[in-house]
Amino acid sequence: MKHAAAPRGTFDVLPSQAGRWQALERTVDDVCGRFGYREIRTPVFESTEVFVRTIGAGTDIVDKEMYTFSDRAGRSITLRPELTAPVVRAVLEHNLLAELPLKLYYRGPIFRYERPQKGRYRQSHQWGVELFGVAGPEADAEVIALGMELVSAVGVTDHRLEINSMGCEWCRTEFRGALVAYLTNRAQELSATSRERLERNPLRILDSKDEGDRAILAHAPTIDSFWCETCRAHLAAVRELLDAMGIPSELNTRIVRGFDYYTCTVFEITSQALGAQNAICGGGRYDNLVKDMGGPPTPGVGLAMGIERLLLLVEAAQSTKLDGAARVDVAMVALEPEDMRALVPVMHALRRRGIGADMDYTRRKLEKQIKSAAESGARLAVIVGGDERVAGEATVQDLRTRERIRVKLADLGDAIADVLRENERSGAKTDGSVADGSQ
RNA sequence: GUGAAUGUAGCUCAGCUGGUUAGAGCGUCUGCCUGUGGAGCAGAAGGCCGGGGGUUCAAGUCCCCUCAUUCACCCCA
Repeated sequence: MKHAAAPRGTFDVLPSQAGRWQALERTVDDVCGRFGYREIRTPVFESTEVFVRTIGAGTDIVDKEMYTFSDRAGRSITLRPELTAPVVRAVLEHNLLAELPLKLYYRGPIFRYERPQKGRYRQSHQWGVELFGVAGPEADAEVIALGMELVSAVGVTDHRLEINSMGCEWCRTEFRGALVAYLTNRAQELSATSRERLERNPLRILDSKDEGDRAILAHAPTIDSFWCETCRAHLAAVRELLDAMGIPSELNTRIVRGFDYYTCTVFEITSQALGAQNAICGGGRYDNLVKDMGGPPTPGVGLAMGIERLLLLVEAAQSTKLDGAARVDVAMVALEPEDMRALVPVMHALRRRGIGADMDYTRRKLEKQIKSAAESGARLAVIVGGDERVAGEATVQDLRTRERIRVKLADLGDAIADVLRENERSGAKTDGSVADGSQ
């Protein structure tokens, strides 16, 4: 292979797949819009400290997964490994917290230096939302409902919602103390990584997949017996609201998110169809983050969803929700170079009035042109050759019914618009509907 | 960062224990067919066998290194 290849863990979205990406992006815009969220776009890189101070030293992401480098002026720059911290940075920089509540969504690439595997890449893409300024359980419930709505909007069904509360500063501290005390007694039996974590980030041990660890954890104290009344009531209220919206949730006291900034509510949407990386969405409440980043104390809730993983599920579910429609409606077919010259301005006029049209500039043979036109999904062919040329007309052929009519070149635009409208009425209800609520 | 499997035509893959000029199916192109899509028939193009080094009279095949892919661990979306 003489050519360069895409760097490890990255990939090209080829034209055959790009339609699904576009459709998914439209669905995100549509669903977020319906929930009252507005888009925010932030740079793909930030000052390194934006992530270190929020995600937390001691997390894997900060310790070993960041793409960090010095720019030419010696500033430490990091390609964003997530988007919550950048969004908070932007919100503070531009004083967006002046009017609360603030509801934002985003989508775009993130970067993590990890070994690639199914559903995991070095450049991957996420979309997500952040809701600032609402301390009550309605905020948590709305964010979760939005995530669940998007998943079902793309036709995925085999997924579940798991929820937990990591407690507030007080009950979490108590729980951490009890957990550390329990684990310290059995430190010798813990796996090496868990033993190391005992000092740096003990809550993460709850996530361990090591069999020995799990056996020990089976009898470890769990967070739910340490929740203070406020935290317990908050989680209960969130789940009741979800219930009322018809969204079932399962309590999983093992959920510990990978970032330090979460407080109280944390949740994941998971699916078995994803292999080992079973989470498509994760999120939670971060009531201290804004303050910790230098802003006014402001509660917040958010979520992030992995686009590649979501697309994997769309495929696994054989959902057609993201299948795009044909690109062009009309194929221009010219037999001789002079016919091509005559058709170019006609095609341009069609395009300008909003009709998708394309011409095969290279293929000579009529049958080849008709064939590839039909395969491309075009509905009509406009054919000009010997007969039509002398008559100043074109043959307009319906590529499905094979019916042909002759039309004066001058009337072509109107005639085609008519036929397409007709076509729309009769055979429109195909499966290609993208975002149902887009209008 | 650790482990395992895999890299041969645009795609999916054969190529047995090393042995002439590297194979199939699909796809592409051409013709049969002065102006109509399917199917058929005939033909053609397309390969530094991922890259580098080594062993050998001889390497797609064996050994080492490297790059990449896939899956798993770790962790996460």
